[in-house]
Amino acid sequence: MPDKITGLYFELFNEIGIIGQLSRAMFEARLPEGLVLPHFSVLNHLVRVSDGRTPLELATAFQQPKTSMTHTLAGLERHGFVRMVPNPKDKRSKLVFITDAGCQFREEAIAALAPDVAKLADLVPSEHVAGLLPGLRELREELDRMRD
Amino acid sequence: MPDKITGLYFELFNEIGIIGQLSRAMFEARLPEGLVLPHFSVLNHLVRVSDGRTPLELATAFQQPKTSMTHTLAGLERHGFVRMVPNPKDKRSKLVFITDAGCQFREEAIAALAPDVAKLADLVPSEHVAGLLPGLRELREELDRMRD
DNA sequence: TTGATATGGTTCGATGTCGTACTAATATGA
DNA sequence: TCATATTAGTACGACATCGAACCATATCAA
Repeated sequence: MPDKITGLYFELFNEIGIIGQLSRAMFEARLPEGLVLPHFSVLNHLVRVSDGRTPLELATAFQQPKTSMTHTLAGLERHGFVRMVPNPKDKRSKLVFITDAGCQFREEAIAALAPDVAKLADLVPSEHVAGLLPGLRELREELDRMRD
Repeated sequence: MPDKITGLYFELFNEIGIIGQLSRAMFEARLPEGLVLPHFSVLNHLVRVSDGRTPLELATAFQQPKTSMTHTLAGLERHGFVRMVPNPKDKRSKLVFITDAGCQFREEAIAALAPDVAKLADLVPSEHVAGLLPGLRELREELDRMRD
C-alpha cells in the first residue's frame, strides 16, 4: 500500500472528524442547556424511523455502545421527552416511546436549527450534499462490517 | 426550506458523525494504551505539514479549542514524543517539535494501522475516497467560515 | 510612555463517552 | 429438566473534551 493511498484515507477521516466536531458544535449551540446532539438525534429517530424501539436497537442504529445510550435515554426521560415501558415480549428489555413534550421539543429544535441549515445550504448546495451521501453511506456500512 | 432538504443535511451530519466514531474506534484499537487519535494526528501533522508550530497553530489546524490541544500536547510530552521550547519570537508562546521517539512512534502506529487501511481499501476503493474529499473539504471550509 | 485591549497558554471544573463488571432474564443443548 | 451460555440493561470508574476564569506577554492608542 503506497504512502499516497494511505494518506488519502487518513485525510478522509481527518476531514470527517473535523466536520463532525464543527457540525455538532453548531447544533448544540441551538439546543437548550443540558441537551446535546444525541438527545436530539434519538428523538428524531423515534419520529422519523419508528417509535417504540428498545434501547439496544437505538444504540445499534447510531453505532453507539449501549452504555452511552443508557445515558442519553436517562437524560431524555428526565426531561420528560421519552417514556420507557417494560417490553412485554422480553422482561429484560424496555421500549422507548416519545412523548408529546418530546415531539414538541424536537419541532422547536428543528425550527431553532433551521436558520443555520439555511445558511449552510446557501454555501453548500443540497446537490453537493446529495452527491456525497451515497459514498458516505458506503463507507459507513463497510466500516460497520469491519467491526465484527 | 422544505423538510426534505433539511433532512438531507441532518442525514449528512448523522453519517459523518457515525463514520467519525467508527473510524476513531478502529484507529485507537491499534494505538497503545493511553494514546488516542489526537496524539497520532498531531504527530502526523508535525511530520507531514510542518514541525515547530505553536500549540495554537496546531489547535486551529484541527479546529479544536486550545484547551484540548494543551491536554493533547501534555500527553505527547509525557511520552517524550514532542519537545516544547519557548518561542524566541513571542515569550507567551511555545514551539512544538517532534522528537526521534515521536517519529518512531508515528511510524510504528502507521504500520500497525496499515492492515486495517488495506482491508478498508479493499472494500472502499481509493477512487471513491478521492471522489469524496473535495466535497468534504468544501463542507469543512464553509462550516469553519460560518463560525465567525 | 502608559493605560487599555488582545492574544498565547494553562488550570480548574463540569460533563459526555465508553469499557468493565454486574444482575436479571432468556435461549440452548445434553 | 437443568446447567450453561447469551443477551438486555445498568452502575461505576476512567478519561477525553471543552468552556470559564486566569496569568503573562504583546499590541495598540492616546
